[in-house]
Amino acid sequence: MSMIVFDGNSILNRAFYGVKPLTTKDGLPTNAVFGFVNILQKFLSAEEGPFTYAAIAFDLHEPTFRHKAYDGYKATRSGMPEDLAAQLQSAKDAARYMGLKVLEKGGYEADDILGTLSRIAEENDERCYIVTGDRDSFQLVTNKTTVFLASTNETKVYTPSRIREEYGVDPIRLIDVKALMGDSSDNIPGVKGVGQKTAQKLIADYYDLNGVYENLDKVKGSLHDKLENDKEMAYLSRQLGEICKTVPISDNIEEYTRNAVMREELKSLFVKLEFLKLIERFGLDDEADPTKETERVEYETVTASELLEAAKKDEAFVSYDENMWLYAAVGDNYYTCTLDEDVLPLFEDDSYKVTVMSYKDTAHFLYENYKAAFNSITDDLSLIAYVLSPNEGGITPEKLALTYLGSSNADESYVLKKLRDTLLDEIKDTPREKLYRELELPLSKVLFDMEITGFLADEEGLKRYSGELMEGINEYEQLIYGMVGHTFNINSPKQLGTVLFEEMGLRSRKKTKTGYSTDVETLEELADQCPLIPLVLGYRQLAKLKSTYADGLRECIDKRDGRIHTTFKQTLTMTGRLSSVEPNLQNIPVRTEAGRELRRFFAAKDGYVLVDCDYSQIELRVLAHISGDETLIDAFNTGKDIHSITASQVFGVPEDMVTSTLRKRAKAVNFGIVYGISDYSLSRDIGVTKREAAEYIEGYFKTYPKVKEYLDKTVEEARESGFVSTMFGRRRSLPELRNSKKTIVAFGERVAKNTPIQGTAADIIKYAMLGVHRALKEKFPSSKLILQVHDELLVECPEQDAEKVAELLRTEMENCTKLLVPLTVDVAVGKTWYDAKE
DNA sequence: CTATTCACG
DNA sequence: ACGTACGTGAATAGT
Repeated sequence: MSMIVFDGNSILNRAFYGVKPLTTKDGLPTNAVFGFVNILQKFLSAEEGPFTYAAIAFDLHEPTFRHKAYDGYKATRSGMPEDLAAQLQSAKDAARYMGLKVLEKGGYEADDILGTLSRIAEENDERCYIVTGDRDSFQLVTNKTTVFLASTNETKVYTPSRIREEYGVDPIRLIDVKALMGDSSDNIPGVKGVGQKTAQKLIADYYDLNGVYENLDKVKGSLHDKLENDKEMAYLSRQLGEICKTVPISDNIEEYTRNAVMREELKSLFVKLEFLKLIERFGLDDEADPTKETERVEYETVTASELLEAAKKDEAFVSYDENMWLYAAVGDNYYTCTLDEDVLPLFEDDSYKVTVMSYKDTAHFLYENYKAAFNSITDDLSLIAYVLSPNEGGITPEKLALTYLGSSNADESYVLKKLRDTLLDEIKDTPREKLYRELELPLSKVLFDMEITGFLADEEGLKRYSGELMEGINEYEQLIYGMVGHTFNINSPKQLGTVLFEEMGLRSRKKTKTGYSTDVETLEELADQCPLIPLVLGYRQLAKLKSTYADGLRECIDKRDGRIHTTFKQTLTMTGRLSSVEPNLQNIPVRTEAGRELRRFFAAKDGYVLVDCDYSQIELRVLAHISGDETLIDAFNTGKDIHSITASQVFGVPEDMVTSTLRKRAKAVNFGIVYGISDYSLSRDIGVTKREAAEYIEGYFKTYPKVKEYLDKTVEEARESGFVSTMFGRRRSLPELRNSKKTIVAFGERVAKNTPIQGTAADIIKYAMLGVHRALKEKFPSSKLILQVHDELLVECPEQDAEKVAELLRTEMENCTKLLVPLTVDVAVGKTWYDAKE
């Protein structure tokens, strides 16, 4: 039987500074609550427990009796950091949900409440444990009251003997020590010129403050004078420093009885704060909740034909596991059966209606195991959820259940059945409904086909090239080691930093969190100061090409067909783009010759060629369209090089006088505009002064005034509505714009400018993919779409069809939507990807 | 598991 | 005064 009392503010403070910054996706800071909750939990489950009584004390903003006694009290203290204040309420809620009595009392500090509770505990013959982040409450330590000094990493236990060891006085005498030495953090004055050591010695010698002053004549020298001068201050300080044990709160110990954990509330708080791991650790999943008989689904085991019979009449919400069990919610029933050939008609026969978490994943599963097709797809919940909110990150049934059903542990079929209509209703009669049904859902079938088809890779070629790269790497290595005088790991930024910036004595301004920055930008600035730099850069380039590409890609070649099958993630990016993984085929080198060489190893199969078709300046064209800026629209309508025209118009020179430097600058401005430009970044990018960069931007907006109007309007509307949209209605919400930190807001503003542009371009090429896929299937069924790289499509087609397929691609891509400017593409044909690029 | 670096649009 | 372009994925080193 015992009581545990927490010092809320000090623990929260410790947690705030002890846990590295952490926010939710919306930018809500959460690190302090995270550390706070962990500390509380650690003690609540400590071996000293179980605790009968549990409370937590917080300070209020109002002045306390100490302020009345002394104007200067805590005057030097600045307010809480904004990011910490923002977490205070969550911390209090968490504590309450964890079963603690939350106490705060106007006119008193948390320490006084701790003191009062420890007195109450002792009077009731209960042991008292105080958990705090600072040393102020050490004076409360007795044989019955122990203080735990807690931080995020370690805990120190303070008993009377420990206090005597550390301070040389009894715990209660710390009041007198503090009276003499003062406390700078609380602005308690004490005696000027008396520090901790002197104060401890005086109290050890004369027992307490009265003792010191009764024996003042025994104290000699300047110390005597100091004590005499500040006697009043010393007594005032004692008054300020002594914890009050008579705060007017209930004396009835039963008031502080520890309560049961409020599971639901605690869980929804953790969901809000995105503490998904804590939900697990706290056992807040429904499965772990003995009190909650969740809507746990009872599956009836049936035969395949029984399942098919049921599914004939009603749509099925289907999931499966690795053990080849199939689960289906049909009507009001839940069935399970083994996933074998007998049940395949459910998927292959399109007269069934099947909703799954992910069409593409399921289709792969069926294809891998049974070479079966998935034709009965009705709805794909991950795509609905993605169209509804692309910000949420990884979409899993667990997360959806948690968000919409308040449980992370529901069965997948149950989640599908419960949420399909709920989520669809949210986009009903909005452009996003079309986006889902007419774009993303059909696209997922196209992506599945592309993934299955794969891209033929030349394993031998990659191996050979890897060897060549190895030779180059070895040469660089030898040269570098020779120049440095010893070997080291060039791949380690840490070791490289030591070599360059300590051994070689180079200086650079850029640093990273952990040490010297050694990225290209930094190194290139130093290139002329040290012959080692170009070697390092050369080494880096080859090392990257070898490990990530030559070797990395080779490992991804499917032995069965010699092809690389990437996976396109359709619900990952916040803008609507696809992403490509295992391997990423959307970042195969092209900008340097050594890198571009890799594309020689991506080829068309025998008798086939690759047709590569990429949109020209799609993002700038989208910008011209949605801004409606006539000058920019006209510029595109001339069909000439857009960067040159921009240079001519912005810098006011005739088109034939545009130098390559001017064009380069204009190009950087064009890119910058799309990203939500700043003068600083532009200046850094093109190597002009910030002032010049600002002039360029101003010039750009003067030339294309409606672009500026549009960008400003977009940000303004996003501020009001909380989201931005693409031309096709895809949305991205922007909680950043309502953040208190201006860097976050600035980021939100750039995102607001960029997302409609990048996202619209993404929508457009997705529509193009549907058209291309459909047209190829109809007219050139042996031609296959094999890759998408954001503004580029690659098709593998029979040699003899190349020209017609190229024309088909061009037509589909250029005409998949109508803009105020022409959408144009560049087409090239070749045996390898290298050759299929003009 | 995080930080750094570098590949792409 | 301050921090700075948008969107991605993979390899590596080192805690």
